[in-house]
Amino acid sequence: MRSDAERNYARILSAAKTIVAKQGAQASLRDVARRAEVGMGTLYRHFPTREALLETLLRDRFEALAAKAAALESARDPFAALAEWLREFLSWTPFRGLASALMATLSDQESALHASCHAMRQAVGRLLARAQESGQVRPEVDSLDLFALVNAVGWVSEQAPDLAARQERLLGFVLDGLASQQDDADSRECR
Amino acid sequence: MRSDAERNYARILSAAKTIVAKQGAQASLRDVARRAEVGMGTLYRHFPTREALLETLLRDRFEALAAKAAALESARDPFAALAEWLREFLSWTPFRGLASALMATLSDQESALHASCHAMRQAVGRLLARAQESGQVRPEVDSLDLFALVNAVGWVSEQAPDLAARQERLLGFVLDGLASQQDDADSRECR
DNA sequence: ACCTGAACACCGTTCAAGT
DNA sequence: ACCTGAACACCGTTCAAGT
Repeated sequence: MRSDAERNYARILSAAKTIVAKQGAQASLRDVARRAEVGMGTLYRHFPTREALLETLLRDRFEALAAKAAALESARDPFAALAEWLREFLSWTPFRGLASALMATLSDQESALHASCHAMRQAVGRLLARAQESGQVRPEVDSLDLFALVNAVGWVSEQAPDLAARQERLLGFVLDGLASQQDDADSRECR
Repeated sequence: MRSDAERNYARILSAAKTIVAKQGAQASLRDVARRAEVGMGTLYRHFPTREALLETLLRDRFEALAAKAAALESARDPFAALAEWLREFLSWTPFRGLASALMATLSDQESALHASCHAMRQAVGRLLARAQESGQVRPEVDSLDLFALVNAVGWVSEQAPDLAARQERLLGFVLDGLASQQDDADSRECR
C-alpha cells in the first residue's frame, strides 16, 4: 500500500469512528469523507460499501467476543457463562443501528460483516449447547433464537435512554424464558 | 373540507398505503405524491410530517387493539388473555419499520402516534396488571417492559423471513420469561 | 496506484405563484 | 382555501481528469 493510501485509510477510519458514533450506522458518508479531508472517490476506493466500513470498525470487537466465548466454554456453570457472555455482548454499544446491521448479516452471506460475525456466532453457539447439555436451557432453543433475542434487547436499548437503563432487566427476562421451565401452563393458573 | 381537498386526502392515503407497504416506514414521500398524482405541497398540507401520515395509516388498528384488550379484561385466564392480545398485536405487520416507529412514540410525547398509541398501551397495561394480580406474571414487570419486549419480537420478525416464521416461538420464550418463576438461580444448576 | 471533485439522480422541505 | 412544482440543500454513487 502506498504511503498516502495508508494515511487516507487511517484518516477515514478515524473519521468514521467519530461520525458513526454520533449519527449511527446510517451516518452520512459525505460527512465521513469531509472529516477525513478526503475525496469521495478515496472513501469508496478503500471501502466499496457502507457495510465494509462498519465491518472494519467492528471486526476487532467480534474477534474479542469470540475469544471470550471460547474462554467461557470451560466455565463451571454453563448457564452463568452464557449469561455473562450475553451481558458482555450487550455492554458494547458503539453506535445506533448496530443491532440492525448484525441482523442483516444473517441474510447477506456475501457481506464482510457476515464473515466477521460467523466465528462469534459459532462460539456462542457452543456456549448455548453446553447450557443445554447441562439441562439449564430448553433443548428446542437454537443459536439463531439466541442471536435474535439478544439483538432484540440491544435494539430496544437503542430506542430510548430509559430503555437502555433497563437492558440488564430485559436480558434477565429473556434468559429466564430460555431457561428450562419447571412448571407447565396449567400449573401457572391461579397460583 | 373542499371537495378537491377531500379527494386529494383520500388519494394520498391510498397511495401511501401501497408505497409504505412496499418500501417501509422510510418510504419516499415523493413516490407517495407521484402515485397520488398530487404536488408535494399538497402532501405536506394534509400531512405535515411523515409521522402524521403513518399515524393515519395506523389509527384504526390501534383503536381495534385497544378494544380487543378491553374485551379480554374479563377473560377467565388473565395470562392466556395477555398472550392472546400479544399474538394479535404481532399478527398485523403493515410495513417494515413499524416496531421502530412505535418505540419512537414513547419519547416523543407531542406526536400524533403517541396519542394514538396511548389508549392501547393503557388497555394492555390493565391486562398485564390482571395477570400479575393472579400471580401468573412476575410483579416487577411493568407495561413499558412488556411493550418494549413485544416490539422487540416484532422487530426481529422484520429482519428476515425465517425469523418471521419463528415469531410465535420467540414470543413464547419472552412470555415464559415474564411469567412467575418457580425455580431460583441455584436450582437451575446441574439439573 | 491512487486521489480529486464535479456530475448525476435522487431525496425532504419550503414557498412564491397560481386558481 | 387549496394546489402546483420549481428551488434549495442535502445525499449516495460514479467516473473523467489529474499526479
